[in-house]
Amino acid sequence: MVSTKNAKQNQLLAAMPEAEWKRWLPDIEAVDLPLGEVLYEPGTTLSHVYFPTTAIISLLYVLENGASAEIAVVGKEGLVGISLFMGGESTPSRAVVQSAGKGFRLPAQAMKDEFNRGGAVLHLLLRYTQALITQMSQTAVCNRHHSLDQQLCRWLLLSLDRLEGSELVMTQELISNMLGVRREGVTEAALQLQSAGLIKYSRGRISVLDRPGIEKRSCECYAVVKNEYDRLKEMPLESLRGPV
Amino acid sequence: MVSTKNAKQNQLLAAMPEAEWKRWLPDIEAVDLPLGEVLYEPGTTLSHVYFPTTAIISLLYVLENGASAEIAVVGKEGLVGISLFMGGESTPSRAVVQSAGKGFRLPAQAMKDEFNRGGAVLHLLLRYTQALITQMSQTAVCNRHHSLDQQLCRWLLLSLDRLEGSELVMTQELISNMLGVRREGVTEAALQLQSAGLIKYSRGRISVLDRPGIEKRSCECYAVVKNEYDRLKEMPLESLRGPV
DNA sequence: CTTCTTCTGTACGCTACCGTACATACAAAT
DNA sequence: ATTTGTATGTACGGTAGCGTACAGAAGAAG
Repeated sequence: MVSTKNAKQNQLLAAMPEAEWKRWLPDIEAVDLPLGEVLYEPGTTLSHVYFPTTAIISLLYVLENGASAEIAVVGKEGLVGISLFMGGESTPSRAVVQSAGKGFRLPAQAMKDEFNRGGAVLHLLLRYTQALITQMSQTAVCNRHHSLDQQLCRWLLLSLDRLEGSELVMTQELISNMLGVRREGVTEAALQLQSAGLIKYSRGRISVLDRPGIEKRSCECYAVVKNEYDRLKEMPLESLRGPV
Repeated sequence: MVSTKNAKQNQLLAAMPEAEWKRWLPDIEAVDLPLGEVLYEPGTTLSHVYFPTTAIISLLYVLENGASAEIAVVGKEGLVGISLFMGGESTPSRAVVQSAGKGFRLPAQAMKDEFNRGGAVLHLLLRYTQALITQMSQTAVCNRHHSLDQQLCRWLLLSLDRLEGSELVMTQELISNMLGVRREGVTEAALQLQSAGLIKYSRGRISVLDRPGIEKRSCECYAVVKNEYDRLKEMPLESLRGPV
């Protein structure tokens, strides 16, 4: 049997009640998630849901003309593949590994079965989904109103929260794809951050030197999303049941 | 007892199985939704969920600096207040009546109770929620990559689909708030559409004269969202159960 | 009919970002 | 050490949309 001892690095798996967790054990499987791996394409039915532990997954849209934009990012706090239990089977988005690492996965049917039991897992997943919705919404507003510099900071912070340490492996080219902007724009913004002493980078490795400084330059969107994730994480799981 | 005979103009209510519908009847209530009415504010707990019939509701975010942007629009195809059954109780967004009309509402607790029964209603609502997520995501990408003209067309089409007839009551000022752009920008775009013979408007009344023409000028985002709504609407409700 | 308010049109300089093109620099491979 | 490929830096004209200011036009109110 494959080791699942790191599985609880994923916060959703960690939050699962023991009974449910035991039911999953036979089906759950550790996976390596190398940079660039595609977990699903638009319109395809998923075979598994993924629970990242050290990896980060980008949910992104690709337009007809090839332009793209990230709509949300998923790390150890969440899962990839909500459309499975939301009932749509597929979505028009694309899930790509943005930062290599590890994770766990569960076959689609096992996920659906557990979800349909209607217990704590259902509420846990839906609450996470709501947090994800917040992230997507905030991304929409951010795309409309904030500058590239602010968005880069927001993006760095979201990534940082999902990693150990303060270094990310990521070229400016890739960042530009996520943000949906020109690579040169990222270069300029990154140069400014570097000369302000906030980050240091070279050839695809970015070290964040002064996180509070980055937070100051970021737009409010980072904080809004973070607070909402935290709020939902801390809500008691029973709340949906209402006053008996 | 208040008449609920028009309630099934709302497509979610119409799609409900008869048994569930009968359980709701005592609690459901017709409401008038005048232009500008706020159904919920960021962070507040909802007392009801709303099922619009002839009204249109905008979900929008307001930033610290007062700038705003619409992240989704809800009409007779959906409901307002997903955070109630998603388990978060509140969201950071705001729901405002964008086009006056009627709808129905159900007290929060009745909604939760029914949802927790775990039957067809749960799946119906989650599937709708997934469609809503698609709309939000597509808005995010659209805000990033498409021109004001394209977005105005997309917005007109989304509104048109949720109304009877081809006229909408809406000042350019309000449209600019929804799109998160300058009012003058909307004026210019609208002028172009008018001189191309696609629309006609004056002082807050817009008539769409040539819908196919508008569709041609719209970005792909309208079609993507529409197709996804249609796809999800037509999926059998049982699908989530999987092969027995 | 006149006044007031709201809605729409026009103008103009400004800025952030785009598209394109090319130059430099680092690192791995031979 | 040289080559090759990838990552980053620079430059420059173009443009969509912004901020601001104000003017006309259509209804509403008196």
